Amino acid sequence: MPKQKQATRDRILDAAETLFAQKGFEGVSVRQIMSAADADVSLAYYHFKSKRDLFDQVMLRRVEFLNEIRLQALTEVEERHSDDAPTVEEIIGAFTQPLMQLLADDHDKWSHYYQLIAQINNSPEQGGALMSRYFDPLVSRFIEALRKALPDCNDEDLYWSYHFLSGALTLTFAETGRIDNLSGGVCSSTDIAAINDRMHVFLAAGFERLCQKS
Amino acid sequence: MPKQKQATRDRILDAAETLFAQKGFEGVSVRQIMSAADADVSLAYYHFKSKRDLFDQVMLRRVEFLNEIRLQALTEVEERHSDDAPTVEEIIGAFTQPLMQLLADDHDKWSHYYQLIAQINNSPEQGGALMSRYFDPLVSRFIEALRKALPDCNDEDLYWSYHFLSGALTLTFAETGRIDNLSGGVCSSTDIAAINDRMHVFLAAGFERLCQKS
DNA sequence: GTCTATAGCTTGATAGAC
DNA sequence: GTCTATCAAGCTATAGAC
Repeated sequence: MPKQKQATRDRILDAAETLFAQKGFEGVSVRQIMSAADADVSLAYYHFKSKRDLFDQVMLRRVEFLNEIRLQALTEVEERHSDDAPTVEEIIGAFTQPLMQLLADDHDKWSHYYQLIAQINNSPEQGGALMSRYFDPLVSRFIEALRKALPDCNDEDLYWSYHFLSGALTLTFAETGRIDNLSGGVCSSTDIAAINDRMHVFLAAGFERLCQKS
Repeated sequence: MPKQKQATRDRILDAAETLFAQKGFEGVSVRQIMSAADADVSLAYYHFKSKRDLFDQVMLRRVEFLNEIRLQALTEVEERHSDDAPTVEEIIGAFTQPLMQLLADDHDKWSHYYQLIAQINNSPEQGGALMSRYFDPLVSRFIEALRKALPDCNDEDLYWSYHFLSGALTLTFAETGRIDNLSGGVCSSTDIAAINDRMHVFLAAGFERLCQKS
């Protein structure tokens, strides 16, 4: 039966997720991954077509689930406003809050995936194509909602605003420890409550000022 | 004389900068770099101690020059306000405008370095240490100026605001093409004028709203 | 300063026994 | 499904002739 098979496959995916997040795709060998997963090297090629395929499966496992609950969060916000339009802050909250909730619930399960996303988003070679493939349908739905909340905003301002949001969001979830150094310990990269209090406020202000100018 | 030596060394640095930016440190071999530089592999180890040392020299060549002109831009803004404090937007402009000016003047000389910074900033393993080493002295000066422009702001809000700025800034300069896809061609990753019109506006609004709440 | 040659190791991937 | 064994290629780095 595929019981042990599934267990091994998941152990490989977990080990790969952690190591890809820490060292990047090229920075890790299949041998290192399989050693961390406590399984033989050849099993990687039984369960996956190639190293690249393993990487793809690591991503897809999380992306589908995440996009679904984020879409659901947006729908709930919209249903709460059947007659008027939701505020910018509420829409951005629906985009970012589910990510933060998962991180708060099980940090070690999600932090490596978020770190991977941060690296992909900032990769000049494949960043554009991969991020679009994973997220553009979801993001287009959010842009649509924001367009209704900011009826005087032109599309160029709207897309650039989302782009700035994307950079701030993915760096925040990369948990690099930079803010710990810079602030001399006043702030911590892993302080989810601190982020939760601030990120949507900062970003909503950016959207509103940029879009009211247009 | 060290004339040809310098020329070869610079060709190696140029080739390394381009390839590291495109594929990451681990994604490129010394052989590939030296082939692009049209020089023998062994010359890499004559001019540099190791692959890692080559990477460090690629970074330092740009960082020192850049930090100096950005500090100068801040000083100029402060001197223009001998009695009152500069605005948040002016301070952020001094931080980002020099980068944009260089990119506008000679895109191919600077774009690869900016792409490298984006990847380093978002690297969970070394991002914190490297970014702090390269930029914390400069950034601390800017934080100081922002603290004067936002006298009621507490430090935690200030550092988190800078962190959001950092993510938006480095992703913007990574030129991944994502915004081209998402916007269906309405926006372009390499449209410096569009960025110049918007980024400081968006970010200043974030600083001001987050810091007036505290 | 620049070359040839090579050491010593790791890589992604596969064939075939069980 | 999981193992042993192995391949061909690529890797960083160095020694030594010129």
